[in-house]
Amino acid sequence: MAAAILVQSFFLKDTKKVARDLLGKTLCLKKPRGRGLSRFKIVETEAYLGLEDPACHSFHAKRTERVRSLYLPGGHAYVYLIYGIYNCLNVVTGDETHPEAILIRAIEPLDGNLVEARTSDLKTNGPGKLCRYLGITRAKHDGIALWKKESGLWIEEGERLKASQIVVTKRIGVQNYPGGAADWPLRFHVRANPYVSKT
DNA sequence: AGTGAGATGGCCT
DNA sequence: GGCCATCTCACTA
Repeated sequence: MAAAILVQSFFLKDTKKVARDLLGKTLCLKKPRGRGLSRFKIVETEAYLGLEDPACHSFHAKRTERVRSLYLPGGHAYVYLIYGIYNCLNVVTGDETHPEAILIRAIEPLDGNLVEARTSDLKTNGPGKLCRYLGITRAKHDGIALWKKESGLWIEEGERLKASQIVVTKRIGVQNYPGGAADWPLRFHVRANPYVSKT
């Protein structure tokens, strides 16, 4: 019995709620050639709250070519390049008037990937690392629809977590903007999961 | 085990 | 020219 794919309406709810609810869900990626699927449990997320969030690329409704997909309706991917090298995978939430998103910060390999990952250092415990490991790039994945399997990347129902398994902290790497955005409790992760990024 | 520099695109002043 | 939602490597101690 295959797990149900998340429908687009899942991503249209309150961004903080979606960020928390994504924990335990299964990120699915079609392998490049031939049939086959890589599956990962989402274990760490961060919410970026759009117009009112100085740390968000769409703060004050800023519109540039880079952030175009942030203004798509919820359920699309927003992939951007950081530090000139690393890609970061975000899930857009809200409608077109709410350019908000959730950064996928860490995932846990499932199935066959687990064996592969354990033979060496962790490769999916950070937003830049996991994109490199999955082959996610701005050119290939920015703006794709995550509620359709044709996109090659989608999210399914997964492990149901108890509230006590979820830890909420401030976000990582967010600067000290006026207003205290650096301290907002918008990072969510699975308690004691070894694939959560180092702080 | 902790610190610092380097890589380097896009967007800012 | 300088800052970033990052990561790795090369030092110090």
